[in-house]
Amino acid sequence: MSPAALPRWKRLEPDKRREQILECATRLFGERPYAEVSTTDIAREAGVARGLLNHYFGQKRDLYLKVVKRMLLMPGLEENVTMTGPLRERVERSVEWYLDTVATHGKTYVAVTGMGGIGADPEVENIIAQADDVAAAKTLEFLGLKVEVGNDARHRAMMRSYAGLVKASIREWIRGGTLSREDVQLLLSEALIVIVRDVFPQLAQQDGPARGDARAPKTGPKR
Amino acid sequence: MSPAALPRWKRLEPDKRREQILECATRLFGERPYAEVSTTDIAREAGVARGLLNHYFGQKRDLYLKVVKRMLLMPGLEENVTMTGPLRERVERSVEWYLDTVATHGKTYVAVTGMGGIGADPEVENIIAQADDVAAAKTLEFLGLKVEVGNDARHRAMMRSYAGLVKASIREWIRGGTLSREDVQLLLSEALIVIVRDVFPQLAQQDGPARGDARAPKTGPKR
DNA sequence: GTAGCTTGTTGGCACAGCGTCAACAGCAAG
DNA sequence: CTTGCTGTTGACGCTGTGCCAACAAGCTAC
Repeated sequence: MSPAALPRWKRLEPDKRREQILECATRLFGERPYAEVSTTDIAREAGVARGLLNHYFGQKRDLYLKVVKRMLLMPGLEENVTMTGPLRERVERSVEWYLDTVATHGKTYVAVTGMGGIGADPEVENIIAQADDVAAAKTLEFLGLKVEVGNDARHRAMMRSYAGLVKASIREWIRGGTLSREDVQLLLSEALIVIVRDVFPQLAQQDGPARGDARAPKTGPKR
Repeated sequence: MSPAALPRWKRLEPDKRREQILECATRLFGERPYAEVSTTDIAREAGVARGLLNHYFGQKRDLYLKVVKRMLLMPGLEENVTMTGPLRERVERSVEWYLDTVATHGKTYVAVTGMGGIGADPEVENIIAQADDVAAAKTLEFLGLKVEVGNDARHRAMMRSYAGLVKASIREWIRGGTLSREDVQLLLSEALIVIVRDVFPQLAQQDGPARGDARAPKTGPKR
């Protein structure tokens, strides 16, 4: 009667299928925390057998890893922004740019970067730290402070700490709305200026002496 | 031969048993992330049947909740510290005090507050946020800035954001040692000063005009 | 000392989630 | 249509968790 038998499932080329699964996984991981999203859920969402996830991504953790990677490293930040003017203005433009990129991801960003993800996994932490470093480098590049001094590790650590402030404040902004975008912008700008002054005391003079007084109680040349 | 039969297990009163289990659970949750610690492990560590955990604490998540509560709300911070002197000194003493208390907990603190714990659980987040608020209030009290203005929610949100910076930097200090205690101290002090100046612009004058110049580009009276 | 009772404690059952793997089936080539 | 490659499925075993009836430690009464 009916024409033979219409296929029960569609055969996709690996890249397409992988992308489709990643899509669904990203959405679900953005809605619920890691533990609350079962591989069965992802498979059902993608209209696919559960075993296929393991076939393409191995462990569930690996799939999550791919999601985080794709989330944090994808933004096309190849924009050409003027990085001139006094330090304060450059910082404010930099922060503004970052908030814009975050705003596009919204809840998923919060879920992934915050505690919403898998807990204390070394690899995941590594990815996030790496993403923080990338964002930090981008920010410093914006500031025109892309220096390569000896204690680079300390600078990265400082910027990762700053990233903690960034995430926390963005969290307050995106989720509860307990902070406005302006609040976040102000907070992050001021904090970043402070860090730049402390981490790169030798460049503080760029801002001119009219802004701040003699700072750097530990690393400063004076005192 | 042997005197009758010596009991296979000891009968403890509930409070004692509960405390003992909490002890073991705290230690294990400090060593490994939430998902890596099985209730069987905790039970074995406490020399107790696994079912007893559920009897006393219900779900595994509830046990973790108790651990977090006990960890974050216990420190006896009833010390009487002088809160006099200029703003900068008060801030530095405050930060120093906090770092001391954290140092006593060490790795467990990092594991609990960071991503090491359960992910994005509303209750857990609530506990942590509450603990952050407590710490924030204590800090502000140290600073002598225990104000009760109308926009208290905004202040708390600001301090929770600051707590993000605190945790991240402490993380760098405790774990990898990528930051020294002096680095953390400096970073947190400077940042806290900035926040205080932004959140409580009306109190900035306490520090005297000799320190900084006109700030608060958004909320300041000038400009 | 011993019988009885209270209740802290145990061990096994059922269930859900994950990883693995052999078998199946879409679909393009001959 | 037949063949073969390989994307895909479904079931199996394992681990971890929540639950609960049965058990026994230790106090009390006699």
